[in-house]
Amino acid sequence: METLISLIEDHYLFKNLPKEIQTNLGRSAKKQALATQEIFIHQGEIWPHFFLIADGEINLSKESPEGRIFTITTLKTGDVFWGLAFFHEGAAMPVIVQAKSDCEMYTWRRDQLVPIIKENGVFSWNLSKILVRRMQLASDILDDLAFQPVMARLAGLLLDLFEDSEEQIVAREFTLEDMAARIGTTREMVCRHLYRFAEKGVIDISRTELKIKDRAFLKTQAGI
Amino acid sequence: METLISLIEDHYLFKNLPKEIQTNLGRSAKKQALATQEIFIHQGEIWPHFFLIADGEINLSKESPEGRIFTITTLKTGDVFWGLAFFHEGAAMPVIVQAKSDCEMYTWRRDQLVPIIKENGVFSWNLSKILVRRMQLASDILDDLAFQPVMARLAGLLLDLFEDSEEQIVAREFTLEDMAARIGTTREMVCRHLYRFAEKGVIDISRTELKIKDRAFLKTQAGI
DNA sequence: TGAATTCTTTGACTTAAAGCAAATTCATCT
DNA sequence: AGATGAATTTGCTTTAAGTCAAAGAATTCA
Repeated sequence: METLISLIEDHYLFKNLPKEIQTNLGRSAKKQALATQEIFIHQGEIWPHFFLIADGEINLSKESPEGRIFTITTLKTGDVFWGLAFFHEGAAMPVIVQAKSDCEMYTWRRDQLVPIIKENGVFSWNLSKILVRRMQLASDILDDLAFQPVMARLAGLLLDLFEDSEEQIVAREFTLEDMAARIGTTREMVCRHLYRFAEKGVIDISRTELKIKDRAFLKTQAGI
Repeated sequence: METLISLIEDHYLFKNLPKEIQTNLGRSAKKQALATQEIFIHQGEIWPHFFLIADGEINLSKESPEGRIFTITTLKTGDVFWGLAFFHEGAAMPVIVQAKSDCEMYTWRRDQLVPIIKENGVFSWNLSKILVRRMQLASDILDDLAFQPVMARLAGLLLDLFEDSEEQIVAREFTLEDMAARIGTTREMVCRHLYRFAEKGVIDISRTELKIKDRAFLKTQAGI
């Protein structure tokens, strides 16, 4: 297990800061553990902090008034995120932040971090770059939702989830529900389209396992 | 007509910079005029610059491979925007930037602005805050697209477009096509739902004019 | 092991949205 | 003023997506 200070020293965002400030940040961070499925920040909450994931995975999702879930992305070890109120006083969280696995987090308060940001242009430039990357992500999701039918979105998701399994049978480690949440549809739709792909010979599928046979086809479908 | 330098001095983003840098920025900006409908930056283009709108309105839209348009927002006088490549080398524009009216723009190159950003923490903190606002916008659009049916999205759009016309008959200054592009649907759908609202007594509508009669109803519909 | 629970899979049905085409009205331009 | 073109409106048709319900595995837990 890495220590916080070594995480900070190697981190894209923090590594250019003076040693002394890094040490300072290491001390002021609040450590927090999360159990699988535990909700870290609720949608609508006003949360003026910034966090770094030291270990584990975190889902960012949106929940509709009727309880439908749309999962935007999964943050991994080393990723950072924030409450909107960290930037804009009183702004509410537009997403739920929920542990996908057991997690270890470090958080900083607004008043601990903002002065450092304002003092260190390079730091905040890098922060801006991270913000822009997240915007790109949102932009891509928007593209899909606005222009692509469920089948195309599912094709893209399959490529995403099983990107490293080349011609291998792998366990289906995501439930239909999980997959549906990632492309904004229902589990039944996902199931149907999976079997439609199987009919075409694009994938092999059983109740518990899956093999991607024709990546090229999926890419065409997904519009990549 | 305001001069560039007075625009800079009063601008949320630039006003805290030292006078000397402001002057510098005023000199290094490249002025550019746009005619209505003129495309300023194409989707997919690599455009490593930053711009400020001195006069006029600019649409940010997405275009699908089949030519469908989705308009994300309209930027107005005083707003700033950028190419993704301003932040990340080689990154392509995820949107079309197109003049909605005649416009006057000032642009800066990456190498003119980035050093200033890195030197001035407060400046780049404010830039981050703008980025976060834009992310909030994207997040809201995503909510709508993922969870709301066309009728709800249209209700929200009406409130947006005619927010200042209280109980007044106003000219329909947006075409069905424009409105459809803003909520990700077709002109026929917009037309139908408008008349459905009219049947319910929520709006009065003729081919050329429109009156909002029941804002509260629209708000409920839109989920606000 | 066996019972309970959670997932997956399918069929039948409903609904929202989109596509196509034609008629109508409005705006614009000599 | 009359003609041209653009935008609106509406009916009809098709399609994609979602809902509901039920049956059939897998998994978990006592």
